[in-house]
Amino acid sequence: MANQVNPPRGMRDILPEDKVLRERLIASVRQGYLARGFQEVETPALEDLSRLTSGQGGDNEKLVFQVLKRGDELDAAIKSGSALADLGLRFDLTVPLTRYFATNQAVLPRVFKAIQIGPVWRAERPQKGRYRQFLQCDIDIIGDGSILAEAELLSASLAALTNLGLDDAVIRINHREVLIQSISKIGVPEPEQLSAMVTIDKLDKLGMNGVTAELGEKFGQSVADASFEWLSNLDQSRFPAILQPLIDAMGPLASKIRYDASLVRGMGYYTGAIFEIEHPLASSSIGGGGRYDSMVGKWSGTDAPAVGISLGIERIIELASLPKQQASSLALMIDSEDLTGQALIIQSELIAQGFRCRIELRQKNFKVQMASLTKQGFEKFAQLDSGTVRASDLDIRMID
RNA sequence: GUGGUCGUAGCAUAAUGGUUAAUGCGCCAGAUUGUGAAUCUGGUUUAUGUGAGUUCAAAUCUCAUCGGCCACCCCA
Repeated sequence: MANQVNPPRGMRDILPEDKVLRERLIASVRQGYLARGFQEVETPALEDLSRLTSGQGGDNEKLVFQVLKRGDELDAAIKSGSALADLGLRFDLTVPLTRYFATNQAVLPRVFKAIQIGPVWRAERPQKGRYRQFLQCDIDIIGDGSILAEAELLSASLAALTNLGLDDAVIRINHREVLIQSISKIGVPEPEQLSAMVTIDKLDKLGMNGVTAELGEKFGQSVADASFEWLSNLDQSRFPAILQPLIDAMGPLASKIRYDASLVRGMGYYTGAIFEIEHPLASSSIGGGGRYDSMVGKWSGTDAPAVGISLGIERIIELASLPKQQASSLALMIDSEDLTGQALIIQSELIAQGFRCRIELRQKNFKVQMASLTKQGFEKFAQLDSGTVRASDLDIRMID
């Protein structure tokens, strides 16, 4: 590549055929959520940097793309040595949504069920399935502290995944309060508890011995012993009492929910149930969420209970299978530009009949041209010659 | 952010440190065939990501940088 013409690191150009797939997938998810009475909203890509870095986002706060102050303000900041950035790109959709709710509370329903679909940005080191700009699809319920909220989000997410052919998705679930109690019990003092959670989160990777060893390094032998005692007596086949009502409410869907006592999630803002969506074919989670009852109050002064769950579109699109679209796309082939006027008239006629119709000049290598049309989503073609006056004269054929 | 690995034309590949960096696909032109097609000839061609260094000589070795991938970290 003589010229470097690539998008910025970890960001991608979406090609036409991929864009079609993405939009269909998003439409499927959106439709399912709208059908449950959720309402779609949109928030800005940028938020005040102070809001994004107020200790709510855990490690993600370190990954914020910061936006410099502009003009005189920037010059002044450089001169005085004060902060150079005042805005940042959102790293998730939850923080902006709570800000949105606090701002517009007066005109929003008391129990607000929101859909939000949009890109978020994190300055991470990219890998496959891990980008610096990616699309999230969130549903949140603000203003309902009951388990109806959790149950509805889980049910709606599972239904959305089923519509995409991902029946095998399971949701791991845990509860922040249970987690904190356990950590206190093994003797980790309050300020260190987050660090302990991060270690416990590695249970499936390091195993019990690895985790107890790491806890021992961080907090001493007594914590290590206590954690060994705790982890070896862990019964993950039964949900803790605090989660049981939710599981009962899920009915038959409960089979898709699994208790995971070591599930942590990095966000600092969670206060209750936390979720992570997994699929056997995905190497990392395809979604996640939880209850965050204190964040709205942080902005507005009036507490509002809230819970949300997010689907990661980039990861889901790798796995999803969408139903085939009906064949109603037609390429109108002409041999010569002399037929343009005639072709335009017949094209309008075909569009009126419900076809998606594109005029194509016939190329020398017909086979290659057909293959290209197939790739672009055309299923049919028809040859227009000088004798064709109406669409009904056309011989419409399938492209194999 | 840490460590590893890779980067050759529009795409896919080849080339012990040693000729003018090769081939296929695609694309373009012409010829032939004669129209849900091929074949032939030629071209596409300013291709070794970028910048330094070592060397008589670098795609190949070294360093830096940018990008991809992988493992951490964390996450959707």
